[in-house]
Amino acid sequence: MSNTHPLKEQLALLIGTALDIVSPDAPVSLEIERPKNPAHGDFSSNAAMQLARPLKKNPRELAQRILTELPASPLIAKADIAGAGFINFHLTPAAWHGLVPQIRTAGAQFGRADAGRGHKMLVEFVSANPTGPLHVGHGRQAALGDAICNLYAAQGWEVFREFYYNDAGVQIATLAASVQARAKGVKPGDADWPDAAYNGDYIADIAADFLARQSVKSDDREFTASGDVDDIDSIRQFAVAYLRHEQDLDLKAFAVRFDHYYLESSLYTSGRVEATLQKLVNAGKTYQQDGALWLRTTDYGDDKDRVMKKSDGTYTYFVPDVAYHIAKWERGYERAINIQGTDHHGTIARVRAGLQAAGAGIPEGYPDYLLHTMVRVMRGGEEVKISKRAGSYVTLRDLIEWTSKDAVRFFLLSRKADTEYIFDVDLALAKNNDNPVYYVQYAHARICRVFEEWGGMTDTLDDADLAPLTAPHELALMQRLAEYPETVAGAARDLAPHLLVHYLQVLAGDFHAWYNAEKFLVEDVATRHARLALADATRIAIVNGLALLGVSAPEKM
RNA sequence: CUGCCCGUAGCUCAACUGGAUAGAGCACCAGCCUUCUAAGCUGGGGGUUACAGGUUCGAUUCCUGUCGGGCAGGCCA
Repeated sequence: MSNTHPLKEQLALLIGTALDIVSPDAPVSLEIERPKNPAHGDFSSNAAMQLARPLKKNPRELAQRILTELPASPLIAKADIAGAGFINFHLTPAAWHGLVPQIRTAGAQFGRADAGRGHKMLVEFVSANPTGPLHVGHGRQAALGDAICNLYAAQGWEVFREFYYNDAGVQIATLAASVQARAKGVKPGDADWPDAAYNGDYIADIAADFLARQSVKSDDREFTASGDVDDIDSIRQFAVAYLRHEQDLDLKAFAVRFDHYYLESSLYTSGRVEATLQKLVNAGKTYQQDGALWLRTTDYGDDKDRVMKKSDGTYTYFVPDVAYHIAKWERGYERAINIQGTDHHGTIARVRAGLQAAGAGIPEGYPDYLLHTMVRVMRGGEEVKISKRAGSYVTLRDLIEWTSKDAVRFFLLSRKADTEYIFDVDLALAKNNDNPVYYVQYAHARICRVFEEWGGMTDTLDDADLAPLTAPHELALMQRLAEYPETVAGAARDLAPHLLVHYLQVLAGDFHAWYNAEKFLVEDVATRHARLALADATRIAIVNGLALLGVSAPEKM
């Protein structure tokens, strides 16, 4: 399978043949564009303009020579020269017709490629500490991370989904203290309530279950409460297990799964933190100052040196972070992608510098980061900032319950990660074309309805003659379908699922326009079968595309 | 103050990584259901791509500066 444009490839071969004759020595990077203006044909090549300078020739004259040497092909209806030296190709309808059986034969494989076969990637996302329910920002990460994993898997990569968290630090101590206070009957606002405590209602729930000696099981741990309010260790372990379980439920509601939960504490117990520190010291990149141990990260592009070991002998979080990424590399992941909020951007230079200083043979750009901006939530024309359950923020679960998993996924993926997003709850609930997720799903449901009405077996369309597909809407739709594989590949390459979201909206638009212009279930069998075959190919692209985004494709709406 | 990211129609966003006349949706205006789902479609007005330079055949895209917005910067997680 390929992740390029099927017709571009064939055209590239033809042009390449001509270029070998016209310009055997001057190499040219063969780029084939799809012109925005339909009058400029289906494809255009700027090869003549690129060659003009090295060959010291007029580009239009070169274009003419390329055309003269172009092998004859049934794909090309017409090729002409325009503008400064563009060569425009107009393809025959038959060239486009060839795509429909290709798509239908590929089925679920349409848009999948094996470019990444044999390569391993680790995607780290969400990575929330177990101190509360997941918030909408985690939702954006979950949607992005899951989509990116799907996109890379579709390119043949072996993808591993990892969730990294700390179950031992200062925040966890605060969590335990909050639960303990609640268990002792102290409430937020009381004089005895700790200053830095968590105030959400869920703290009271944890305290109640702790006192009732409940057992709790999450995807990566299990614990039974002692019920003793003075047993802070039991409180801590119970609270962590409880909140991990809550997060599991949040993720399940969002249909996101992980292959592994990685504990920061394990980096200490396994000796990796210590070993990393040794590596950095041995590399001669550290120095003592003011009683602390520093790493010369400025040697690797960071804007200031960083403390690794504080004057009190404890580590900053920076050392385990480096240790963790060395571990990722040593576990065989040649590529690592971290999905985090933009507030973490300061760590990028630091971690990469630490990895370079460790001299473990890790490439300079390792790991990759995808940073996303904040999500704000609007409902009834007002910004929603708090929820009862979590206290100071809106949770992912709130959003899913108010709307739907599909809407939250689609919306959170619809914008570039680095643009701020305002989630409009009322829009996500709208059942009209203001709401883009319905627009795409509706196209799919309409196709399904047509097939239901038709009642035939789709196999009978396999040898359909597609010659009747000549209407402008039909050509436009086939041209759009041809772009699907490269759209998926581009979305993966750029870590940009929004490109696929955008594509699906445009594809659905092409379909709806066609649906309104032509009836499918017409008397003429040849026309009917040809149109049904194209509708079937469209259905395949919508289903495959939505699946990569984690959005369902209902057959009825 | 310093670093990173972002500035495209009234609003939310695209633009195939440097291509030709910068495109969609919303909103506004005017139309289309006895026919496979009107959760849909068709047409219309809307732009100095924040601003000023530079690179070249050609710039929304690359470089420099200015302005505006976001995020970060401490022996902090």
